[in-house]
Amino acid sequence: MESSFAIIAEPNRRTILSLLASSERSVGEIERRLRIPQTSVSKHLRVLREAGFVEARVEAQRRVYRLRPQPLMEVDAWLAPFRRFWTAHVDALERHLDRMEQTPRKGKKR
Amino acid sequence: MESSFAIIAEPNRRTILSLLASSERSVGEIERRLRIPQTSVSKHLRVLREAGFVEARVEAQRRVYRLRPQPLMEVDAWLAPFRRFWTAHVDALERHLDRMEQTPRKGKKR
DNA sequence: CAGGAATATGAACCACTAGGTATATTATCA
DNA sequence: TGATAATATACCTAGTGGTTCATATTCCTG
Repeated sequence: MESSFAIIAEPNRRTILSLLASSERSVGEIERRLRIPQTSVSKHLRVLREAGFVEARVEAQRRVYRLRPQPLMEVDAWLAPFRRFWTAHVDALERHLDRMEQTPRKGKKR
Repeated sequence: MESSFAIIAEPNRRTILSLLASSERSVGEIERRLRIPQTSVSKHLRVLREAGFVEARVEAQRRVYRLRPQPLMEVDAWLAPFRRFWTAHVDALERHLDRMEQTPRKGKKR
């Protein structure tokens, strides 16, 4: 599980990160939102913590988790070279979709 | 292997995508760069193709692969909300460092 | 048409990891 | 102090995905 990419391959972990993007939350809050067992939440949080995606602050018996920027920044950095590529293609795509729009349905394999 | 995130969790696949970002390539070319067996390359390409990351053009016995933008655009879209977050952090960090800067060690103020 | 190059597919094997269950740890409060 | 709340950890299992080896397919060239 070294890479940041492997970490965010898991859907529940992505949801947790999205939750924390709006504000920090305790384990219990996350559990209620995700509707998965607490032990599962704790395990995902452990993975996220060890990979540097989140950090925890202790508050009585609670642990309040918050986001850390670095790992996602790295993912973003990896994406950078591709952005150049697809902005060039957006025009072509739009033209294509426009054509689909005005041409009734048909099916084909690519 | 539904999600685009799972697809790019694999390091060889990321390398393939990066290769194709600069220009389209045949399977053989990719094989020589990655230095992994041809069957492995073909399988990764299959995964990438079925997930819409790449498409192939047939050229005699060769298949020349090229990038398609959509799946990576979606990944990029998922990242968008987080960017807001970490630029804020960088600012805070910079302000912090600025303060450090103008306050010499041992706490003497101007 | 035979032989070889380029690529794809299939099967067997192995490693890893997410999920579940049970339990441990830590802190609060009555 | 004992009970309870909040969270973490250990262990096991099932499923999945990557690698390797063998083989199939397709196309070119002599």
